[in-house]
Amino acid sequence: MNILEKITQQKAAFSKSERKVAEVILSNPQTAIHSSIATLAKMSDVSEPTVNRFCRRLDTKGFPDFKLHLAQSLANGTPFVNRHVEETDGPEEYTNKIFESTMASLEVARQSVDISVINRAVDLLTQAQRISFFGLGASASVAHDALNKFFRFNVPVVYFEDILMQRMSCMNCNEEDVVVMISHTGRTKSLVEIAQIARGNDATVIGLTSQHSPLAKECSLVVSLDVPEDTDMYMPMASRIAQLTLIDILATGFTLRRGSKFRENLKRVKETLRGSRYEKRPE
Amino acid sequence: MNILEKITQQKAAFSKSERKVAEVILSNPQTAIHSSIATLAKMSDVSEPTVNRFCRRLDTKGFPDFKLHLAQSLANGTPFVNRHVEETDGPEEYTNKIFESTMASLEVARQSVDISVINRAVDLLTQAQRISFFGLGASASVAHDALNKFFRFNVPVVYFEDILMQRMSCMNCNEEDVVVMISHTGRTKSLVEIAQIARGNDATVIGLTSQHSPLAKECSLVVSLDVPEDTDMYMPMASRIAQLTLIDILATGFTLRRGSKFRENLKRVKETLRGSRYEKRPE
DNA sequence: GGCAATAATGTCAAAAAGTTACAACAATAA
DNA sequence: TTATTGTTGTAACTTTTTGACATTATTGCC
Repeated sequence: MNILEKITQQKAAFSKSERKVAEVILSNPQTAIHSSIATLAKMSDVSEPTVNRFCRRLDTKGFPDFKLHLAQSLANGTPFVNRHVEETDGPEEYTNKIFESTMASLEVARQSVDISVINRAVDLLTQAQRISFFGLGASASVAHDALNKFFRFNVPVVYFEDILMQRMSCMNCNEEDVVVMISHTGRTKSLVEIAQIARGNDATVIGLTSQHSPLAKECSLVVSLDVPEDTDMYMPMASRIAQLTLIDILATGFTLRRGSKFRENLKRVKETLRGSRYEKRPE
Repeated sequence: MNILEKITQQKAAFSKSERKVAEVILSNPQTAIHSSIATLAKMSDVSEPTVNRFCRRLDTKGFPDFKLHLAQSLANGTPFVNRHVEETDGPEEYTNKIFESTMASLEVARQSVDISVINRAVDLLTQAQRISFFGLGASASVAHDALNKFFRFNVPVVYFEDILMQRMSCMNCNEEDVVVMISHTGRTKSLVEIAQIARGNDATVIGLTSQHSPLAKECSLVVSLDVPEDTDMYMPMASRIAQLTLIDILATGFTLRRGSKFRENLKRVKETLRGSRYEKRPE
């Protein structure tokens, strides 16, 4: 996490002297990274070991390591401005905040993915006789997008938005089916039920959901993404973008696994699409 | 300037030993920032002062200062690694490449958006009596997502995937309608036709598409996004993520414009959703 | 090819920076 | 009040970095 935000957050928990250090750093982080521990101690009017203890309290290895973290925070443009949109924000502010928080969430998501799980998911998908994508609400559009991607691969692929259709589809599953369930919270009741039905019919259920959720418990494999977003409170934004990126990754893994002959296929699909478009003008 | 790029650029001008240092750093910058000058010297098989001289040659004050610069470069993603997935990439490589290129594209998109156009689009959307979202292929799922978002706002909102339905819907447009057309290339024939029909019926047409495209010419307002992606060749990935981010931005602008009483509404929608979910377990 | 001039690199030691151990002090609870 | 715990500073110590100088390689010229 951004260390400047961390300092702000933990400020209350600091001791008197440590808070002095915090204030000096927050008020002028650029100076801080170019100072030695002695200089910074003098500026904060505390002793050098106090500065060192301050650094360790923030889970860094020591002062030099702290400076590194600080430098990284400062590198990301306006790192420490809070990324939540405020009521008083104008178009410029909210546009930038949304872009920034989306990128930041993707970075968090990237660090949280388990590569071996991705690999396993690609395994399962390549072996499937039929792939189904199900999601509700905001995740429905993610499932929709997945359909669009996998459809090009010439695999039988299915997507329903309607709960009953999803249900019926799962009733007819067998062990050669792979069902991908998409839900950020993993607490959508009807999806959990559908997962149970699918599992009951020996289908493989892959969950794009949060770990330890009710839905995750019903899945054969859980591809989890940590995205710091509370969709109970806010509209899903970053969470579904992370999910889409994951779909891209699975689709990419799929095409790579299928080998080069398979990719010829994709090219044909592309060629066919061309007819529906106006020619690209030379640029 | 990014110090990693700088190293790559100046590599030729370095002496033999300095080049050794450069190579070690480039091949593993993350390790480099956490090493002391002694460790790095040993890894590069040169003496410590050589490493120091190397740092100064890059216009830094010394080794610690160099590490600071390096840390800052690394904080901005890893901009300089090649982002295209190769046939030989394993799961680790393609996962990281896709995350990175998605983030990089968002950054490019951010710099390309015109805030005043965003603001104007929000204007139009807030004044609309009815909003329609249309897209085909990969953009259909973006339109689908937009429906999901705007639906919560208690505005009449419409979305069709079927060309004929889109067409019929546009036939019944009037001057109080806002039609949002989503297409990365802006060269999808049927969308262009539909835009013409909508304009013919005095509806306002907002295009989420690329500038100077055939579709853009038919729009009342074009919200353009520069995303470096050739969807004629590859599957749409970053382009639709940028589009989704734009939808988030428009939706956010919309809620902010509508004022606080309106946001009460959103809260109610959220409350209602709660019933369809399992309780959040205390963490 | 051999010799000088210059640049590159390493050795060693001094200096700077950072860290640890410990003692003094302050706050808090018994 | 006294014991206990937590906070802070002093001083010794360690690590890291840098500077001075010697040595070795490289280049250009005769």
